[in-house]
Formats: sequence, C-alpha cells, structure tokens
Amino acid sequence: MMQADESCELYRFLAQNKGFRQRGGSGSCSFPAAQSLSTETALPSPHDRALAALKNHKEAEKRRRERINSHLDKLRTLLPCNSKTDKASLLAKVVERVKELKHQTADIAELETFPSESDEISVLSGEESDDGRLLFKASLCCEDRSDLIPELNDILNSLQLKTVRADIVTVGGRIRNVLLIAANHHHSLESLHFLQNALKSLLERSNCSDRSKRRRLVIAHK
Amino acid sequence: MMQADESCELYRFLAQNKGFRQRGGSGSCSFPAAQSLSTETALPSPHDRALAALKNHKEAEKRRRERINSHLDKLRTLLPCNSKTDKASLLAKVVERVKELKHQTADIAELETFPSESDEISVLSGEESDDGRLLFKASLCCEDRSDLIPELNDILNSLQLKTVRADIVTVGGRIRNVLLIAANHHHSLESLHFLQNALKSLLERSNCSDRSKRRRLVIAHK
DNA sequence: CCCTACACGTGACAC
DNA sequence: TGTGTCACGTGTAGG
Repeated sequence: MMQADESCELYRFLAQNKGFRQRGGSGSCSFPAAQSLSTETALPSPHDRALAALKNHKEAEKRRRERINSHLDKLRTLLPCNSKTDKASLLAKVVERVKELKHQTADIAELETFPSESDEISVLSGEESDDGRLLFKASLCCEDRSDLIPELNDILNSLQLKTVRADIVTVGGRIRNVLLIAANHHHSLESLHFLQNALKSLLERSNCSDRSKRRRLVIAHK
Repeated sequence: MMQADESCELYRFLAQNKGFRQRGGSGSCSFPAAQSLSTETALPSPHDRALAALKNHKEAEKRRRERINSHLDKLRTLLPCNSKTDKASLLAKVVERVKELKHQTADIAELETFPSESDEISVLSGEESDDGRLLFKASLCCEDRSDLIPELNDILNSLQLKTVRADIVTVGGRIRNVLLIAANHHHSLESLHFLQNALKSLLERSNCSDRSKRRRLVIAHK
C-alpha cells in the first residue's frame, strides 16, 4: 500500500535527482524535508514548494478517485448486483440499463400526457440514432377532426420524413399526437423548421373556421 | 508518461532492493536484464521471471483500464453529454438516469392492475427526483365517465402540477388512472393534500347522482 | 505459483 | 501561475 509517505525511499530518490540543495551537503542523503516544513516558516524554498505541491496533487487525486468510486458504489446499489462485482462488469450492466432506459423513455416519455386545452406544436430535435439516421420527436395537440391524420401524413410524405412511431390520445374532442420521426442523411436541421411551419399552417387551417384564438406555439430543442 | 520501461531508473532502484544476484557483482548496478532475456533462452533466472511477470502485470492492467474506459465511452454516447465530460460527472449523470429507470419500472409494476370495484384514491408521496423536482404518484379508481379525464386535467393544471406519465385501464365501465406527477420547487407536501381533496370531491361529484355508496379513501405515504 | 482487480503516487497536459 | 483530470506503472490482497 505504501502508506508511510515521508519514509518512502522513493522520496529520497526523487530529491536527489532534482538537484536539491539546502543547508547541508549537496549530494548527501540527509533528507530534511519534514523539518524544513515545520520549523522554518519563512522562506519556502523551491524544493519545499515542490514537495507541498506534490502533496496537494496526491490528495487531489485521492479525492478524485473517491468521487468516482462513490458514484460507482451508488450504481452498485441501484443495479441488481452485490457489492463485490467488478468495476468493469458493473459498468457493462450500467450500459445495458441505460440503453434500456433510452428505449423506454423515447417511447413513453411524454406520449401519455393528456391533450391540453391549448393548441401546441413542439419539435424536439432528437439524438443520434442507431443506424445513423436522425431521430426526433414531434408533438401536435389540437382540436380533433377526421382529416387531421391524413393531412399530417401528407406533410410528412412531402418532406420525405418517415414516422417510426405514433402515439395518439384523444379525449373530449381534443387530440394529442406524438410522433417519432426518422430523417435520413440528406436532411438537416432545416427540415425541422419546414416541418414546424407545415404543422403551424395545419393548425391555422383548422382554427380559421370558427375556433377561439387559443393557439400557442412551443418550439423546443434538446 | 514513462514510456521507456527498460531505461527507467526505477528499475535499477527496484532491482537493487530485491536482493537480486546473478553472475556479476551482487551490489553492483550492472542491470543485465535485457540481454538475459534475449540471449539466454534456457534457465530463466528468478530475476527474469519476475521481470516477465511485471511486464505481464503491466499489460493486464492496461487491458483492464481500456475495458473500463470503453464502457465509459459507450455511456458518454448514450447520455446527453459530449466526449469531454469528466469521468466523475459522467458517472453522476449515469446515476441519475438509472434512478429514473428504477422509478419507472417500480411504477409499471402496479399500474397495470385492473380497476377495482370500490372507488379508491391514493396519493403516494414520492422520492427525490433527478432535477430537484418532487415526483409522486396519484391513483384514482372509479366509475368511468367521459368528463373524468378533462376534470382531472383541470385539477392538475390549477395546482400547477405536471403529469409526467399517465396509465389508464378501463374495463367493464370502471377506470383506473395511475399518474406520475411532478411538483416543482415551490410545492410542499401541502400540495399533496390539496390534490387529495380535489380528487375526493371529484369522486363525490360523480357519486352524488345515484351511485351506491362504495367509496373508500386510501392515503398512503411512501 | 499464476492471475485478476484494486488503490496508490506520479508525470503530463489543459485551462 | 495553480488546479483538476487522465493514463501509467506499481504494490498488494484474494482466488
């Protein structure tokens, strides 16, 4: 473990190789580091400063290790594994869990919220997908009407966007669509703005007839 | 980095302190490690074996580090963070994510139970959330009716509570709602009582018409 | 005796 | 400058 720092022979070794010279024989192995720190308060020699820096460094590194390990221990309690599993295999399990979570939350995060009273559009630019495609989520909440879904389909088709998943909740004449949409490689973030505008005009077409003006536009980026 | 292993002075230092003796002066610093490995194939001296073991050890440790770091890199891609985030803060985020997952799965367990015959309200004050918000779960089981969900929404909106997740099971005219609700910072446990009372009056409004008195109130705290 | 996994101290590099 | 993070080689305990 090499706990006793001051008595460690490595220190003598390092001190010699650093051209250390102070109050005694230059090449001799007197090693007065400890005393010079405690008795001589004034004039911290460069050697002492280096030694102090080394100590700081050592302790900082220890704190860092402890921080990391505390997180690992917390993960150990959170996962189905005892306290004596490998650091590496623990992390492997963690990776599995996080992947799981990614799928689940991507699926069900916000799609089970009820339709709100106000009209809403949100396009959340998503994360890197599995096979290189860009996945993002679009949500549309408005008054329900029979031709809404077909029109939505038209918009997505014209933009060459593919609906990976759609979740629809209707209640009390209101509807909320949450779409998981895949964009291919020649799409840029520009496409998301196109989609936003298309959805916006879709809502306007719906509202221009008679509805009270209660539309609200929400644009969010992750 | 200390890449040049054979020329490192630490090696000489260690060799001296190990009582190493072979074919030359005992205390002298001849250090014939490299040659004895390459020229003398027979009779691996204990010193050579120790040196080989040290090399093996070194490489094994490197492999271990790489294994751990590869998992960490995978986590970096899975989480919303760039490739230059701290190892410690990365693990902190991972802990948050795994906690999230734990909540969700714990919730899923009981939310797929069928609606019971008796009316039930339960508000379970939940655990510390990821970003400081308080997450808790509210469950409502009663006779199904079309305006129930909108009224529920009104209640939550008026209390400024956000539905993170909603699970609904209806069977035979009965409905069970299990809501995962997020309260923000200026909410206290008082808000949960408000919610309880609101849900209670919601059920009473439903029952006052004609229903048989079979309501039962369940209040649970986790 | 391996071998594995861990904690430690240290040099290097970044801001 | 110091302050923090990382990779490395090493000592050491347990299988």
